Amino acid sequence: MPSPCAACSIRHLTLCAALQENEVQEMAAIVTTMEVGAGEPLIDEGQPATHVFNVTSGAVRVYKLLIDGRRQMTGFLFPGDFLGLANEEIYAYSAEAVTASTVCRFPRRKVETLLIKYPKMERRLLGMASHELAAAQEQMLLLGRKNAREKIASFLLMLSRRAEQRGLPADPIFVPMSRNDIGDYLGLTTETVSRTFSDLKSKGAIELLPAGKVRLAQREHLEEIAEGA
Amino acid sequence: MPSPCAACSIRHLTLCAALQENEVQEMAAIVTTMEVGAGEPLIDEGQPATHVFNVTSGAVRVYKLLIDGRRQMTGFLFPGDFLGLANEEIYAYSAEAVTASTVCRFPRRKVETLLIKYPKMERRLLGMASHELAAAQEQMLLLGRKNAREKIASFLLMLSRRAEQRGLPADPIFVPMSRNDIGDYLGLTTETVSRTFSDLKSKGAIELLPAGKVRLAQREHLEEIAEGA
DNA sequence: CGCTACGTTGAGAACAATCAACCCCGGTGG
DNA sequence: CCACCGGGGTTGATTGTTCTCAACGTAGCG
Repeated sequence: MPSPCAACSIRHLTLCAALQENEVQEMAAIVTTMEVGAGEPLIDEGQPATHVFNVTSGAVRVYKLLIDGRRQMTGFLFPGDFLGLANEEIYAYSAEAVTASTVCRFPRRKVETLLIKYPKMERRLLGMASHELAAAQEQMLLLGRKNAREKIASFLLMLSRRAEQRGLPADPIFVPMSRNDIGDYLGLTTETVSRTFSDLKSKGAIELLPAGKVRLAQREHLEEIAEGA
Repeated sequence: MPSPCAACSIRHLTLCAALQENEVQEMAAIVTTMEVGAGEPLIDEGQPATHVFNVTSGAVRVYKLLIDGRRQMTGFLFPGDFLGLANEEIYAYSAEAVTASTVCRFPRRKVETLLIKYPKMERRLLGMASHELAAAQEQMLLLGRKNAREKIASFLLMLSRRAEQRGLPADPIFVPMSRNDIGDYLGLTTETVSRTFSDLKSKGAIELLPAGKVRLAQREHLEEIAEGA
């Protein structure tokens, strides 16, 4: 069987980018490629942290719950994004597929062994972690200090930038997640998300296209809104 | 001059814990010990990321601003906490002393050289970063989904746990930051923070002692509130 | 001894949540 | 084939938590 990694089209975005062709074989040797249906779980908070993942297609939501069911999305993952970094022996969050997705799954222990063997891989992971940390701080600013309009504008621009990084069109963006998912990411309710979309649409800032596509008709204006101007 | 690191009482909490006695000398060789007065800046968002820091006494606030001045604290740092991890060449946040503090300052480039020389140090840093990432996700849950009471209860318990980690009393905790700082950390206003403290006090959950000390009179109850029960 | 920064409390306003109705679409089964 | 069902989305009416504006108290400091 040929290695699935050799042909991996998003390797440059992933942890594996740190490795050379021959070294990637060592990752390929421990990988399992999985298909995950929409809504199916990848990780359950509180379970032993046995695996790490790389998303290769689709979209994944990562979240934490309060005991009464309130949910906070801590991130959406797209192809190339890494998942499963855990300091503790237990996952501190849950993850599910938003749409049908494929992921590479690696046993955590074996990855840790490779990290020790290849310090450049550990360096790459540290870079990814500090990038995520910066994103988390930006999200705290959003959650704590932005209003609904600013949150939605920031969210759309974030999706646009991430699509662009993956070589996808930056303008009519694909929004695969539900209004409820978006609300749980931005600290809003479904209704407020919907109303804010309608409001931005009526003001000509965005257009809602079929099949979950959104056109950023006035990107500059959205940037201003997002920054709190 | 004797190395300040040799006698460092909080080394076990810091990045330097990864190094052995003789190796710590290499950190000592590049360190500058600084005293920072209350309110004085350590890092300005947007400036070149030239240094990294270790807090050795006092307390530091880390924050981001919107252009109209709205502020979101992304963290409070206490002795042993690390600051300055930056993926980019520019700091993405600002930092100031809350109270008079001392910090160890290291040139970022030289630390990076040491990280390459000592992979165990890089590993330690990755561990610290993933710990911070988990804390950031917890804070997103707080900001996006908890109400004022739950936020304040969570905050007090967090201070208590962190004091305990440092060998300080877990119960009458010292709260060195102002109501305004706390509000900017929790996504609330000064007034709401003050009202919520008063409310918890009137219900017997906490006691406000002189000199910024707070007694967690009903810790169990606070835990329940913080979890959203 | 007054100034200023911080904290507290009150009254009213505002933004988002809640409760509710309705629409649309896709899937399913009679 | 079509009626039914359920999930997601939109919109409206009302409520409620937190913000805003304001006054006042207090403590530390020049």
